[in-house]
Amino acid sequence: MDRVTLRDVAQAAEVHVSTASRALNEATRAVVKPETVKRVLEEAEKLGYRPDPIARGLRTSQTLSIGIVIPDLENPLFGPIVAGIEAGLAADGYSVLITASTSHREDEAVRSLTDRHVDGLILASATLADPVVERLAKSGPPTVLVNRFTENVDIPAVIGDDQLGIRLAVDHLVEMGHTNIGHIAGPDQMSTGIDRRRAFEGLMRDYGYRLLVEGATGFQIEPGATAAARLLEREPSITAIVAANDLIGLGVYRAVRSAGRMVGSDIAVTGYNDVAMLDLVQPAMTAVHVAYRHMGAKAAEVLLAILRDEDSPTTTLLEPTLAVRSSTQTTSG
Amino acid sequence: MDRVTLRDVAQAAEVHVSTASRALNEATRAVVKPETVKRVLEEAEKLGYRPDPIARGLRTSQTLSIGIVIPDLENPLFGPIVAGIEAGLAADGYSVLITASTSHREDEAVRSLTDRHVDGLILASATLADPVVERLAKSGPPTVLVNRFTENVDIPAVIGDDQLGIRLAVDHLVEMGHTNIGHIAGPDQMSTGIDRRRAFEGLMRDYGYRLLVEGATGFQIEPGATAAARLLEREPSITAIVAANDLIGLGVYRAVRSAGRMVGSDIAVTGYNDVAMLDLVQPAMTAVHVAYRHMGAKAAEVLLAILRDEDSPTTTLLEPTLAVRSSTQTTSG
DNA sequence: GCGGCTGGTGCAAACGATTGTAGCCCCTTT
DNA sequence: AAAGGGGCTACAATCGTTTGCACCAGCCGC
Repeated sequence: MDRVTLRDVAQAAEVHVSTASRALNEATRAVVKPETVKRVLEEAEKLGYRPDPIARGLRTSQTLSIGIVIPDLENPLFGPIVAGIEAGLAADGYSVLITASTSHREDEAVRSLTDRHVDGLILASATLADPVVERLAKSGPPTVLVNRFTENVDIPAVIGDDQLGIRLAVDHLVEMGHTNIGHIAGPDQMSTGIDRRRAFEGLMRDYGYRLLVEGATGFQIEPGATAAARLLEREPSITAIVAANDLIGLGVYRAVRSAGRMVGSDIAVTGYNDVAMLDLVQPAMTAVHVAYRHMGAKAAEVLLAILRDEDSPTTTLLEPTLAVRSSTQTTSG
Repeated sequence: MDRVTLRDVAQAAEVHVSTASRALNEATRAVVKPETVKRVLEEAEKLGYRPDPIARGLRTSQTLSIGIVIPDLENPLFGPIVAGIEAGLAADGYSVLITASTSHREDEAVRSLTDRHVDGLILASATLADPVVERLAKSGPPTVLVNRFTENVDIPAVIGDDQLGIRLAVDHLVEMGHTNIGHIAGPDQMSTGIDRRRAFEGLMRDYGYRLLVEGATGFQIEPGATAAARLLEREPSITAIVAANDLIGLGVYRAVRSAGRMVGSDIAVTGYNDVAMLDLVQPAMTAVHVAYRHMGAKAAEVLLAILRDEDSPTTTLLEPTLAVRSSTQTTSG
């Protein structure tokens, strides 16, 4: 089953390959006689012709493929993001080249993609000050950041509204009567870390509450637990903790228990992201819910708009919601 | 920053492009004078030359890319699998083209990949009787199945040893004194459904226990819960349930509670796969643990072996382990 | 009746690499 | 001294498309 080439179609339709090419091509179809177009299309259909993206790419330097860089594919966050991107692009015929910046360094990941002439790039791996992103902004294919963004760079980003998200969590806790509210922040190198921290700080100022913050060295359970332990020791009067993400929140659970106190009744805890099964841990964790699949789809949409030369917003903020569960209810545990 | 082409290197080194090509190419390097090789390599280095995979692919019809088809990227199973594949291939310079067979049909997903001349294919989407896989076996690029396999087809597969996995679960339950053991099976269309069911049936025969099985219509919580409810009503004497996967197991949790009984003390439950956070649900679920990242890496390895023309096993069975947790301990809940 | 325009098609040169073959030079051998 | 051969390099075709340009016939207008 050898590949059917444009030449085959042209021969079958008894025209020159250039004519066949024009007939097949939406944009140039107008210049060839309708009758000829019909004949070519029929033969192409009959033979099952499918244009070779490689050959076309060589000539046009467009590959109908876009590259995406994910920092850590094992993180359950990124599955839905990739799914959203893939679905958003598939409709327009784009394929997805994926690289994880764990197996390469980020710049190698990007280079391996640009080497392959991707038409666009979606990065989920951006850090706050990211030389790779800066270079891409100057020269490189159209790029969209997703989930995280980079400061002082003119590249569109599709991210969650962290300020709103933190406000949802804090307001909920305040409503439940808490005034000594702590925050376990994520790493400062990522916008999701620093933005949530700043949002929290701003709200505490507004409410006139004391600022009780500890930074975790990573967005995982372990760092969350140690940071929370520090905070709980330093400020035993705390009654609620806003965690920078779900895993840190689970770390907080652990620290709270180590301190001989109870999650929910003694100390309310909120997570962020609302990953799967967070409603099944004990107690079910209240969390800011981010629609990651939608975020991916939106990023695809923005990138497609750029590729079509439409203008598009430089930043898209997605509104999170709050999933209230028992970790912030005083009732039982 | 225009692309540095082979011609640029050739000019700089004052040789013909064909000579430059041979000098750059490991395999053909021998035929060109060492001194010339040195000069070409130096210029290539200096100019930052990177061969264009597109152009090379057109000529050699090898693209150094492999395609992977995932049924559902949002399923937390597949993140680690993809991560493993990606890491395994990256070392050899291969890139990963990923498509989800949710946005296309499976055959479209495969076709979009073969159109792009992928050198190989890894399918996580195979069903027991899968026409797409059968077609691929006859004519198509080298293909490896991962996680699931297709019957009566000569394509290597890297899968977990479901028979061993189920045995680990059942033996553990028997050891704990259970004799009335039920099974909630997954869909029969997938090898992971039918194989676990058959393994379970075989063990019950061997032990001489009664066969208590209900099939769930899907690998999710809902179908698991309804199937488990049926089983519990039909056979109230049951004291343990082996679920075909974790989510079905969580469905079993729900059904057990709806029946007014307790998971762990009244009814022991085991899951399968051991997804993240399964140790944090209440009670922590005993589960057969499958190393999905390793499975992905192994699939990559097998595919690379085929691409290098080494012979490779037709089926690779990965040994699961059992993570024992409180859902099978009678002690507390 | 001739020049020019226009609609339709073919020609050929790209895109950037790989690779079979031809050719050159120089050395060896008879 | 001529022929042969080995080492090295250049030439040119090729992969499948796209696309600027030339070409040609027919038609219109003057």
